[in-house]
Amino acid sequence: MDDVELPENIALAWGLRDRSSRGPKRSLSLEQVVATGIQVAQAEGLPAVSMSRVASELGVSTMSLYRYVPTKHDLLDLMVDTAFGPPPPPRAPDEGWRPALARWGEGNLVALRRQPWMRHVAISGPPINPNQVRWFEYGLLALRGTGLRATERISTIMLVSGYARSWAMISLDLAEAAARSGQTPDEVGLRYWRNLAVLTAPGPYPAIHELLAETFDDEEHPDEEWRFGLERMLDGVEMLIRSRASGPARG
Amino acid sequence: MDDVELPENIALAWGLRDRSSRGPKRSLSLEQVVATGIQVAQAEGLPAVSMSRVASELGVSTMSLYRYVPTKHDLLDLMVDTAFGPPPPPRAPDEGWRPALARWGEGNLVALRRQPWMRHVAISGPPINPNQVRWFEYGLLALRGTGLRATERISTIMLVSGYARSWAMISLDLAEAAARSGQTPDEVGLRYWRNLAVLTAPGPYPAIHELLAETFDDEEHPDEEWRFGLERMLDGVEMLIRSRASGPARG
DNA sequence: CTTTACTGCGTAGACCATACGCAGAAGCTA
DNA sequence: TAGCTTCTGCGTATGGTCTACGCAGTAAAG
Repeated sequence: MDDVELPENIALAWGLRDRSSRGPKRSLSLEQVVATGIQVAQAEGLPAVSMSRVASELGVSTMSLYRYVPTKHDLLDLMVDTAFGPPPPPRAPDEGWRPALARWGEGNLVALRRQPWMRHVAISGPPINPNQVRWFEYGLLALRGTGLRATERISTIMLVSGYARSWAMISLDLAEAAARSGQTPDEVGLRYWRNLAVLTAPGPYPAIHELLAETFDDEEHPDEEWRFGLERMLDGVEMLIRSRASGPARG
Repeated sequence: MDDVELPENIALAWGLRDRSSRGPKRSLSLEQVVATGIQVAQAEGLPAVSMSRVASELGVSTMSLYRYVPTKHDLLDLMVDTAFGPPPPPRAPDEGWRPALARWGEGNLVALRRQPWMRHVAISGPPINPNQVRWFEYGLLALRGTGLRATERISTIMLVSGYARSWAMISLDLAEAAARSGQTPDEVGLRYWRNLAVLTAPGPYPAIHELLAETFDDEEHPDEEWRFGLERMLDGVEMLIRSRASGPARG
């Protein structure tokens, strides 16, 4: 394997660093560093994750960490990759693409919800770290044999994972804002609608006023809205797959 | 209007601060501060936007800015709201919901592309600042009279804007990564696929290998993939709207 | 035993946001 | 006109952040 060609961060993530045996033994492992970072992030949020904080948690000095990780952002990338964990079970042999892809999307959401700090780590590129690649694989697996082209399969997967990510972002942001202000999420929502009503009262906002006039429970079931978007996307994909299946000569 | 009840940041964004005339005249306006922040962000990226940087750009001291803005993040929110600018034209009287919503989604993408730094500012909640509210209004306008319920209209809009945002994120991230490494985006893409091939070679990644084996141009048209996802989502929404129209008694 | 490579880490530099309080300016009131 | 009040800009200071650099010591190779 061409370890040499791979960038440092990728080699690190895949455990492909050629370690010569000379010199003192390391007192830590990369896994320990990453795990400690995750622990701090989970307990006190991403802002609490500083190099000095992680170091002191491990009982070493700040600069020691740079023997394990080239830069802080590489540490964050590694943290995200391990915290995401493995994807949910792949499509079973007799399973259709749709429930498999739905489970995959749901898995994305669950992972982000379980480790809420992850949503604040910017995605640095296409999936290249071990768990990311596994997720990628399972996503593609769901779409195997659907007649979708390569770029279409990729786009579909990105569509679903992007939706999970943005959904996790806004729902978690709202929940945290509520927690910070010591109110229930319902109260925060109510206050929002009231503020919006006050601000839009003088101006020409017919659609918003129409919305506000409509009685709506604003979260009957918490995840019903998530489901709504997911089903819409899957419906759209299904339309395409069906049209391909009925008239494949056209492609 | 109940200015009193509104939080500071919102009152600020809508220009509803009761300014008594006592004391020295201010040497700046909030608009100037925000505009300067945008200027710095546009020219040198979001990390370059520090309070001291914006202040020195305006020829005042760092701490003076805090007379205009309660906290840095409020400044960022205001920057995003004004930089987003007004939405594209709303649905015309004889226009269908679909082209209107497509234009709206495309507008989101265009805005984020024009001011790429905006994607790094975390969304702090539901739309409440002036331009955000205008965008919200126009999005809802597109879905007027489609038979979708209130929560469904909101979910649909969030689906589209979330997609635009995540698409902008990954496409801009890749472009910037390419620019940083002095390569063309194509070269970066090629290198990625090669790395992925190397890393997945030993393991069980059938779907990825299948993908890699398929010849694909990987961006014939740059925005074809964006279009793909958008059309899928709109197809899904259209299915729902059609089903509602044909059997409304069911709802 | 020397050479070599690697370790942890102390120091220091260059940033960052923002709490606090002061001097002076400008309007309102007497 | 005098004084009070309020608001401005800003100097100072606190307590962080990441990380470049270089040194002392360790452990294996020759």
